[in-house]
Amino acid sequence: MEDVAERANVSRALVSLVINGSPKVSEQKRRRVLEAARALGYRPNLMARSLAQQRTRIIGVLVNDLRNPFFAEVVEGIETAAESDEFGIVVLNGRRDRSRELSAVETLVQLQVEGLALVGAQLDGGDLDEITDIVPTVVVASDLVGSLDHPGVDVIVTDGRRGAELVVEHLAALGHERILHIDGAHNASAAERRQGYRRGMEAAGLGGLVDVRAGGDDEAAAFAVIDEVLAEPAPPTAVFAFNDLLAAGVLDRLDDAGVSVPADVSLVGFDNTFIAALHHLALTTVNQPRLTMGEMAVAALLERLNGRDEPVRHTLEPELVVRGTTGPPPS
Amino acid sequence: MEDVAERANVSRALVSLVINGSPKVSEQKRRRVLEAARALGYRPNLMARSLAQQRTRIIGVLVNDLRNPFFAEVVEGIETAAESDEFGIVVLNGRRDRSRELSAVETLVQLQVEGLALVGAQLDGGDLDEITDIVPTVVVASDLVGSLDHPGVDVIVTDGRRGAELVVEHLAALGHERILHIDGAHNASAAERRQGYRRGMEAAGLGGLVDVRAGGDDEAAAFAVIDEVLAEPAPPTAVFAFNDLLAAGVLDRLDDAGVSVPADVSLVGFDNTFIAALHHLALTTVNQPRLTMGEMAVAALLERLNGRDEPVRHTLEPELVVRGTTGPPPS
DNA sequence: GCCCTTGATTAGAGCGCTTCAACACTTTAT
DNA sequence: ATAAAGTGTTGAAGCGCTCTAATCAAGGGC
Repeated sequence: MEDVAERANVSRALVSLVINGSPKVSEQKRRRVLEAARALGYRPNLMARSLAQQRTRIIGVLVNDLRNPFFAEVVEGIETAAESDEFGIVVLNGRRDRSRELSAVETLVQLQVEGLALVGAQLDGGDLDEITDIVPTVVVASDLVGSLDHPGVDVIVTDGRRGAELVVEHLAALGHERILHIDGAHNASAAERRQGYRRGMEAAGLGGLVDVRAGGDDEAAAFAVIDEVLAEPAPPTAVFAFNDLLAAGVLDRLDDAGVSVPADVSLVGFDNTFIAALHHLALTTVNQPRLTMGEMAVAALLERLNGRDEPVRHTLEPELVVRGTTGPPPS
Repeated sequence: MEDVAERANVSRALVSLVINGSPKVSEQKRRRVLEAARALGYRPNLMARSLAQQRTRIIGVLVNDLRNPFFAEVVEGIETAAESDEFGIVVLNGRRDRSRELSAVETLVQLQVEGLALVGAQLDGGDLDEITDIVPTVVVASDLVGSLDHPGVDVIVTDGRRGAELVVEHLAALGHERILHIDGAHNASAAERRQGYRRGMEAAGLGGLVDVRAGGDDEAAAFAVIDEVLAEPAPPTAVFAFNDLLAAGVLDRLDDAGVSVPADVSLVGFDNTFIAALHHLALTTVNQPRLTMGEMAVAALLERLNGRDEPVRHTLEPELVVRGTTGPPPS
């Protein structure tokens, strides 16, 4: 910057003004400075700028698992929204590991991000205690334990309970009774969907047939469970999997076992990722409005930055998307 | 930091030493400082630290499209490797838009990243001219035009030409002759694969039947092409798609049209993403060792940081993965 | 011709940290 | 006892920028 100033015969301060597009710079000097900057290949140092300015215009994003297209799309929503508000984002990948998540949050805070979006995070409310009064925080697509009573945390979720109920209603209406739920294990949204499943079963008068088994959040997690239930005397006629990835795993394993879907077993996923839409899977699933969720997350953070104090909680409506993996049970 | 120093009755300098784990601090003061830091909830300011230290320990990653699981996995490879070398990464998403890529690179440079990994970038060599002598750069999973003669750029690729040849060989061996290639349009790896396809066709004595049509890099791009070729008098008996996502789109569209795979038409993708492995798709494809690519990218950057001067170019071997979408042509 | 305003420019302090050289204090060798 | 070497600690400069308040030049009004 010094060099640019010298070459343009102006002060450092003026260079700064030009770089930041201040209106009170004469056209002549502006030109001189810009030209000098170009000639020297000058690039402002963002670190120094943030330090001096005491703001970074960066939103930190912690994402549960980048490989899951669902999360990737939520992040895209966040990015789009942030961009239009002249914020940048920094994405850190928790890779489903809670301790990694914890250290990622720490890194983001130290990076002085102005807002924190936790996408599908597995942290619990306690982990956020100190964080939330340092930086506005929004939890997206997962309902952290304890985030309810955190006045510093906003929440953007799709109603997982309702989503699960929709699934069970759909299956029950088709005539299914033995409906198995393979859950998301420790995943942050798992509890809610389990609960919805249970309520749905009870509402359908199938309370006695509730069957929840531990799954996970990717294809592999499904294999053991499917092997297990197929060996039992009365296997389920329908399976509701925690998410699309898991459902794809279920589908694979059923295939291996020669069980046909939906003739023998119906299958439902969750998230409505592009995978579910592939015709060869044609997975019945529950849609979550990802892009909207991302946008709302950014909106919530900006409101906080503008002084809002009370927590906000947006619960979006899930939508059942019926495709080809559900049908009446075998007679 | 000032406050911590005061509370612990030491100088700011000593606090710094403690925070950075310097060995030459007495156990007693170290404890005092750490306790004061905890009590005050002190968090070092990464920006200030980087500024003072003149290094960031950050590797900037520009990725073509986060929604494509292939890229997401390369990024995970990079992250893992970076982590073990005590580097952090900052991921920016180009979203398949070249101008966005350009500005993302600019942002990363201004962020003072110590290395730049361009994953599947669509930039061309010219865009990198100034960049490469500021920061070590490695191009991963795409062969930028002109990166060959850039002494400042390392390249980590899977041999796309060879990969495409493998595909054609496989299809030709099955007896296919009218083999269509739907390419990746402007995608950076597209040219190479096109070339491999052509050479493969010629080597198989099918030079006269070369047929390349413009595709893209996701499912949607396939639809128009498939509609088009199916309307022609002699549609292909095999389709080689630029990548798995595109292949999935082809599969969908063929399905819609009542064309069965592989009985009527064989189909091959590229990348071997988890999508290809789903039994219901069981897509024959070409594997690229993503994690390895990510690791090699980081290794290349670190070597540069340690003074290597000559460019390095690693070409990994692709591997044909035969699954269920390829078979002999209809008689 | 003088004072005031307006607009353009700049000096300099400060952002939160690191690091080097200097300093005080011990310990060991002489 | 004294010099030399080693430990632990600190003052202060500096990283590259921003921004406030001060300075300067040029008109405008009287």
